[in-house]
Amino acid sequence: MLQNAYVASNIHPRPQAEPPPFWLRPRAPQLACLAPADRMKVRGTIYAQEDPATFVYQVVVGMVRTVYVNRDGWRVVRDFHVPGDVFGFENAGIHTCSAEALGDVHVFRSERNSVEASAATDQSVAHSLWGWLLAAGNRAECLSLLGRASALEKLAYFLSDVADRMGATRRLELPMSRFDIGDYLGLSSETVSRTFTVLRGRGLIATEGRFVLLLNREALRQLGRELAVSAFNQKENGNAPNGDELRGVLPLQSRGMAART
Amino acid sequence: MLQNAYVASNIHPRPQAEPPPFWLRPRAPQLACLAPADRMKVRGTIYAQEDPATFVYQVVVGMVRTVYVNRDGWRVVRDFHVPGDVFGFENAGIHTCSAEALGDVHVFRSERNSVEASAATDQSVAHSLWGWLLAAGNRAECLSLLGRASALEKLAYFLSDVADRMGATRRLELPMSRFDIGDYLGLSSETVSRTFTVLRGRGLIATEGRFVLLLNREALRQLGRELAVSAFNQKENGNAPNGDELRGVLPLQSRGMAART
DNA sequence: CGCCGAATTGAAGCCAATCAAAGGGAGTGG
DNA sequence: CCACTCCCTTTGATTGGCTTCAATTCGGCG
Repeated sequence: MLQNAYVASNIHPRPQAEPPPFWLRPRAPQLACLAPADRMKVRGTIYAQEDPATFVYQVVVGMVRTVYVNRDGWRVVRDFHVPGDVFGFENAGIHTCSAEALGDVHVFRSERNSVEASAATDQSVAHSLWGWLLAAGNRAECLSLLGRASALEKLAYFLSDVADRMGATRRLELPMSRFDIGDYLGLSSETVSRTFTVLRGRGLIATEGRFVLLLNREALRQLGRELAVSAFNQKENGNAPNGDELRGVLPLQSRGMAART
Repeated sequence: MLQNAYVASNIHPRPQAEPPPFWLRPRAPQLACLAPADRMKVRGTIYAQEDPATFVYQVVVGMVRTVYVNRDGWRVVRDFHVPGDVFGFENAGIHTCSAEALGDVHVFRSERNSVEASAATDQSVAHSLWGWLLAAGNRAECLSLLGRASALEKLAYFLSDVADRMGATRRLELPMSRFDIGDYLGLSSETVSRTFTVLRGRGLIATEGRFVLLLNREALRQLGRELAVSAFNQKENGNAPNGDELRGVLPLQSRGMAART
């Protein structure tokens, strides 16, 4: 089976701050266990867009944003990577986006060639690779669904998602700016700011500088829940109607939201 | 190297109508060459959402849409698959979306287990798998960028993309409805229709029933070009500014469009 | 204290969704 | 052969949400 092959991978307990540590979460085997890797501290740009894709990275401490800027100067934040996430894999010889550390970040760095060579001989490494690729694909699919959502849903999903991936239950650090969040969600920074205000006004969150207090985690999750692909939350499997039966009959902007001002 | 490993795969010439045949395009080794496969003709639903993911498919003739319907009844067309495309791969045991043939479709069908087993022993099969997964991930990334675009850009990108993948140069068949296109691009069917009218009025396309004549392929591509990730069109590699320098300074909706009514 | 960038709040404009209705095209039955 | 239905498509009018432009406040730092 492909889907959980990477769960039972090598475990190397290591002291760290955030609960739970990333190696206790699924989908996060340590890169250092799969190929020769350097542990290093980085600041600022890790690699630039269109640099040769020589290395593959895994976040150990901190957060990394990947940014894509197209020829017209249009900026998109592709993703925010938290401890355990692997980034830098490309299907071409060059990086399609730059990677930039948000503050001080510790990463594992491996040569891409050695990872691929290792995957060619060691099947567990290959399975880890598949897991990462499929996970990245699914994350991208989720993000593509974000395009249909309202600002409130987008931000609620963002906060829930980051909190889940960081393993944060109540207090969440957001080291990125409102511009970053906007460029990630496809919103203007003003709308992000306004939406924070709405969530604050509804008592779902509180803000303390760059920290966010999640006052009502469940309500946040509900607001953003529709954006998660079912593969991610397979707890409940409702009936699945044929696609044709629902073709276009449902509004895109108001699909049963809890409350819209 | 990972990126082109799947290009030099087994070639089985076979008579077909559309130029160029898919086996002459990169990224499309025949599934039948990688694992035991049945060639079959299908109509209607190929598999339903949440069905067990037993088989993997490759389109031979025709077009297949994959549809995701979430618990609230919200419909999303994930993708339209053209000859050569592989679909049905999941990272879970069940399908996250249904697959439905648009008219009469011929497919190769292989058991997922046998493909995975084949990949475990044959490295070229594994490379084909990687190529498909990375390509699917990149396609999803492209779609996530679609969320930021205007209706005109979305439709222009859609037409260019489908034409490229179909290998069509001037006359393009669109077997799906306006609702399907809308649910794919995150637009209402009315907006899709209106946008077709705009493109027609600008002389970029003409429509003949379910066929579209691409009168100005280059202008279409330019309208939708910003949505393509650079990995896909590496012909020209412009300068890549740092992400911070451009942080949020550029408008999201009007990034240098040719003309906006 | 004063500078500068980020964050917030306000006001106005625009694009796409929504509601509504009319115009085709295919298939069926009289 | 025509009438009829059904569904898709197209077009119009209105509404709403987000962007944009603009002004103000907040927070860090020399």
